[in-house]
Amino acid sequence: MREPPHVVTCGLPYANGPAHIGHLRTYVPADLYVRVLRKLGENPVFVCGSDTHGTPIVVNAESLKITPKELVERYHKYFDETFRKLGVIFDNYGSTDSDFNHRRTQAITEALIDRGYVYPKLIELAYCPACKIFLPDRYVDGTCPYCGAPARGDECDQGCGRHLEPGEIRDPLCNVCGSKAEFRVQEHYFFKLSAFKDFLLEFLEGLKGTSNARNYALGWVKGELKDWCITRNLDWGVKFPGRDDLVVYVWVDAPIGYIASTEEWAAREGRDWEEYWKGENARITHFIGSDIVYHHCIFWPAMLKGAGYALPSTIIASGMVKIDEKTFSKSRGHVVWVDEYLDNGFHPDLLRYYLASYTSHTKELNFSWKVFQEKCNNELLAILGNFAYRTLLFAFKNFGKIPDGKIEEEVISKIKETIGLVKASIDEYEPKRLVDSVMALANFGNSYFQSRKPWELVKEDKEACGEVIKNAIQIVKALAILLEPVMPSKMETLWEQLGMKGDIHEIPITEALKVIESGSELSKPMILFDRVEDETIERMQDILQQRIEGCEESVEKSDLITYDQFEKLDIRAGRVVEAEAVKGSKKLIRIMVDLGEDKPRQILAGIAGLYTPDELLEKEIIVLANLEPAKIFGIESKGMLLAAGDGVLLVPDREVKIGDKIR
RNA sequence: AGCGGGGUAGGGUAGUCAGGAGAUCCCGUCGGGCUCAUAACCCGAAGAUCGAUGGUUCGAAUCCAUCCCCCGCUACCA
Repeated sequence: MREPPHVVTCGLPYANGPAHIGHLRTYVPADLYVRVLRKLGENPVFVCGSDTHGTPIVVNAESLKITPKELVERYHKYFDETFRKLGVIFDNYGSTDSDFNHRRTQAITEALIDRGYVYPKLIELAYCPACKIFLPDRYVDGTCPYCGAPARGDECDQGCGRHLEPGEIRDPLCNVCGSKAEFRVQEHYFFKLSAFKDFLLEFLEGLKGTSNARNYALGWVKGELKDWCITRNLDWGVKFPGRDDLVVYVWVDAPIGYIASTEEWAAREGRDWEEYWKGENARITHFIGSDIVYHHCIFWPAMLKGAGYALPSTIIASGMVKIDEKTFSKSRGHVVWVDEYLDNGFHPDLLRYYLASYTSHTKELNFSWKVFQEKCNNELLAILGNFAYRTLLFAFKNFGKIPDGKIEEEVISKIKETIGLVKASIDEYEPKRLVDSVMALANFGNSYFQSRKPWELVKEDKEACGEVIKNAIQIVKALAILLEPVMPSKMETLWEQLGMKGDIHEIPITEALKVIESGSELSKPMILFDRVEDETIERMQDILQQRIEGCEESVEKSDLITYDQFEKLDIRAGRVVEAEAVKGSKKLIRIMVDLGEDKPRQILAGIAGLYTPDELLEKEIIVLANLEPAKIFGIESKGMLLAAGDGVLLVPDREVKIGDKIR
């Protein structure tokens, strides 16, 4: 029986900036998934490519004084190389600016027009009379029609966060020259998304993959589906058929890039791409980040359905990445760049391991250098690396080759069990479960080694010792095969150390059970995982910290403070337990305030004009508790009373607990 | 508000869809052992009223109901 054609894709990286570990949260598990499938005898086509269109790229290119094409070619090359460095190997890494994609996008758009799913409509759009251009998306600033906050053309980024359709924004200003834009009527094209509601409900019910993708999309489809404006006034992009002045919206041609990338691969390999995208039994698996569920579970299947293509069978959405428990943020510096990781000498497989083993694929993944170090040293080095090294070194020193002996039933069944768990983890799209299962086998290996005491046996009964070592080597072999999808390069090294023939990347999973041949020569093993030292981690933490501080400085220039900054203020309720005028001063009163701490605090307040010390006694007041201590009139003050106007004290409106934090 | 996702030992994290003995694994703590191995390894112990309350059940972390808290959707995004 022939295996059904299966294409696996990854969300396309936007060719407008460098790769960060957030990207990898999707790409590494996808690569791992494909590698395991291949070990199980399947042969999916794995494609991806650069997303190259849209206004942010045009805007960015202008600010860099280069053409959009130059910009995207630069990043396209960069992403292609970066993925290879990380062992994420696509069968084809295309570009949405390729001829393949221009052609395919136009063909699909034409198909949608022919089938009556696209209609023209006159809408009022911002037009800059000075620049003489219509202003799409981020070319225009203005006011949100829903909440009144400042907004960009395509979304209310500072207010309610709504997506804005072209023409919705009020008081538009041209982003290029800053002059006031006017509204002009123009014809644009809309995709009848509303016509696909019933189809989408049924489609989503049958969609495989992670529940976060399906549930989230179902929520949207059950609500109101609006028709979707699919054209923009730009030069850069895929021309809308029959209109030289319009390009299709970037979210039209981006997913079509999956098809185009498959076509590019098929053309090179002499294969038929239509089997993969139009065939009746075609299987399509998308790996995406949970931020683009809407596009992949709603727009995309509707487009495919409308144009007569095969539909996605599986959509796997990964959770987001946090850095040190903080929401991932480039502008706040909460980001770790892939180049920074690699340039500091870390092996890519360590990061692959971290991403695969941290948590369930759909949950938020926290990255911290500290945890990175722990995982490397305690799991990779101490458990896996140590087991492989002690086994191979012992074998090399005492036998020089793989010794004779029978593989114990317990060892075979443990490996068998692990293979079963690996298969199950792939069926559930849970790389962590895969790693946990295989690491349990490594643990078993250490335990086995320890309990059989080969270092004693070697003196008494060399033959029995050889058998133990052979069993241990069999476990190492299984580990190498089973972990290749997670750490392809490190496991290749281990494979070589075992003296195994053949390419580990092509060795099927069943080979893990095949008894290793006795007698083949062993060379001196090398250490597989080096210790990650404290200084190294401190250095990386410093890099991160400095970036965050640099970003905070630029934020401080604005009058607004962030919530994080506000949170730093320790404002608490307290009670005055002592109060007396400060001798020699007109306005100062020295008070002792109970803030629910061990002892009351001394605070100086300049309120003698409005209050007498007696009035203050026993009063409940509000205090900024973590103000830097200062000497006033020679007396230390550790905090500040909150008062308004000339010094009218703020007091709690109702009874509060002393020491309660103000929020 | 709505929708989506969470709340499990000191920290992190599995198990929840398909309900069953002592609730997983990693770090940390404590005690022992080993010495082949990168101060690595092994064995054991302490530590969790599984967010709260109520219900279903012989049996609930798991199913049902209600409630509380955190996060995302909602800058830059995979």
